[in-house]
Amino acid sequence: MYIQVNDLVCMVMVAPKFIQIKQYICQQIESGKWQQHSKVPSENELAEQFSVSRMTARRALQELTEQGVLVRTQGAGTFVATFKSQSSLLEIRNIADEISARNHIHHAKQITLSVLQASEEIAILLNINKGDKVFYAEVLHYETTQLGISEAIQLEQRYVNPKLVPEYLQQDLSVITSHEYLSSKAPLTEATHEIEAVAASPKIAKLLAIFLQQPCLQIKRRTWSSKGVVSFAILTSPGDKYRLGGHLTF
Amino acid sequence: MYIQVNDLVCMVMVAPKFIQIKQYICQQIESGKWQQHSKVPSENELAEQFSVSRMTARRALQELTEQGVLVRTQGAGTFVATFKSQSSLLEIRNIADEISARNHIHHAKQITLSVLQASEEIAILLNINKGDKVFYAEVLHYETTQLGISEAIQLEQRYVNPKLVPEYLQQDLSVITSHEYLSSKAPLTEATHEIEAVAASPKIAKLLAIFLQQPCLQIKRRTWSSKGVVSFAILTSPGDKYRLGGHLTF
DNA sequence: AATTATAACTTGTATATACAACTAAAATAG
DNA sequence: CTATTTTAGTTGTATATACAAGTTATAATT
Repeated sequence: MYIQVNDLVCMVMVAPKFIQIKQYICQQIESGKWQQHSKVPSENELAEQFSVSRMTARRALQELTEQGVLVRTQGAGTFVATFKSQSSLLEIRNIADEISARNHIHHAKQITLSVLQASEEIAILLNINKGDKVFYAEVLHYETTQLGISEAIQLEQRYVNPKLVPEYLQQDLSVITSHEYLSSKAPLTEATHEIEAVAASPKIAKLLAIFLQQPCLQIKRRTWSSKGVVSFAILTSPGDKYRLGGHLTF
Repeated sequence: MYIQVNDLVCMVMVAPKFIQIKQYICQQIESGKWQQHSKVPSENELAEQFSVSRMTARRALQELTEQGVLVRTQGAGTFVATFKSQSSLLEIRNIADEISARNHIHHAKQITLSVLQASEEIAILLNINKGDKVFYAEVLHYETTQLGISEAIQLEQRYVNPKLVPEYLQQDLSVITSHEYLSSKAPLTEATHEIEAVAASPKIAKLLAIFLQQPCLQIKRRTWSSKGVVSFAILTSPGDKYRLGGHLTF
């Protein structure tokens, strides 16, 4: 029976040296001792200070640079980076994940699944020719609370490039979400999103069971695989029932 | 006069070896030769294949792991990571940046700047006590195209924690944006956002010069510095004039 | 047959070394 | 004083080596 480190519960865990150096540097910055743009010790200085080799000190500086904490320029030195204060990032998840993250139950109802001729707008968005056939699906997503209250939370209108996903029509989108299916068929490599507020059209109002002209959040999503644009989706949700939340450190 | 590498324009630029290995690995993955979860060559195998030392091969694998392309487990090996298909990130920028990124001109009009007593909701959001004084500002942001057409694009309603930014009242928010001022006074470390679609209230409709009940995008933003919650802002924009765009690779 | 131990392989940490490439300040030559 | 060269310091790339630590399949033992 071998003894593994994990078995020795009371063992004093010592962080690797390069981690210790990283922590030291972060402390200096967080405490304000090292201001933005100020020079931090060189690899050799850190190596001596911590009695490690230059390569170990280097690794600490390197990783903090990749994390955006430091900035390095060859020949000049290493400096504390400026904080990215201009932008933050908002996470956009698919509706099924969003709902299950709230411990609610998601289910979907397939309304339409058919073949259309691409309009000019759709053709451009999918990078195909006008008049080419495209797959078009409409799916209603419902959220059911644990109390059993169920409401329509999102209408998905999706155009799919048939060249990249030929079997899309055979799917039952009440069972598998488009996102799941497309991900499995053509690994998504990229996506763009646009978010705007729109007033509910008669069709949307009817499907989502809301009043006409009620404000809705509309997300337009284009997804790419390595072979091209896979699909273009318009996701419309009632403004009072759906909300995008984001939290990220600068 | 020294000759520097940069001077030799016609010099054949050779990428460092670890970069070449990274590129090779990425190619294999992008072309589909190496599928998700499949094992990639070990450090030693790559080292032999490219006639480099193990440390060099290691660096390629290491950096791709940090970038999320590969996954490594000690003792087992290195594997192609699953694509993060569940979430994407949307960048939220402040309105002034957004407008100037479109090569349009931003200007702001300060409508209100005063002291209020914190309501219960505001007190909770700013992490202060109900009834404590808070600074409250209303600022209208205008976008002017290069043709000289100007329209109100966002109403900013902002509550500021006076303990962290005592001189906020002395500012002229037509000149400096709240974001600029707050960033300079208390470096922002973190922010949360919520986005929803709302119908224009009479007040909002009047200020933004839109119709009552018109759909608007509303962003609620809370910003932190290291000392606590700095401010809570409600940013309301007409749905047809403002749009959030995001683009990020998975 | 099931368990245990071994061995082979993998990644992780750390060091020592060498040289290349770049920067900025000091020394030098005009 | 100015322009140039040198020099010292810094980061970047690359190698060779050693051992630690975790995984997995195989071999040995019970």
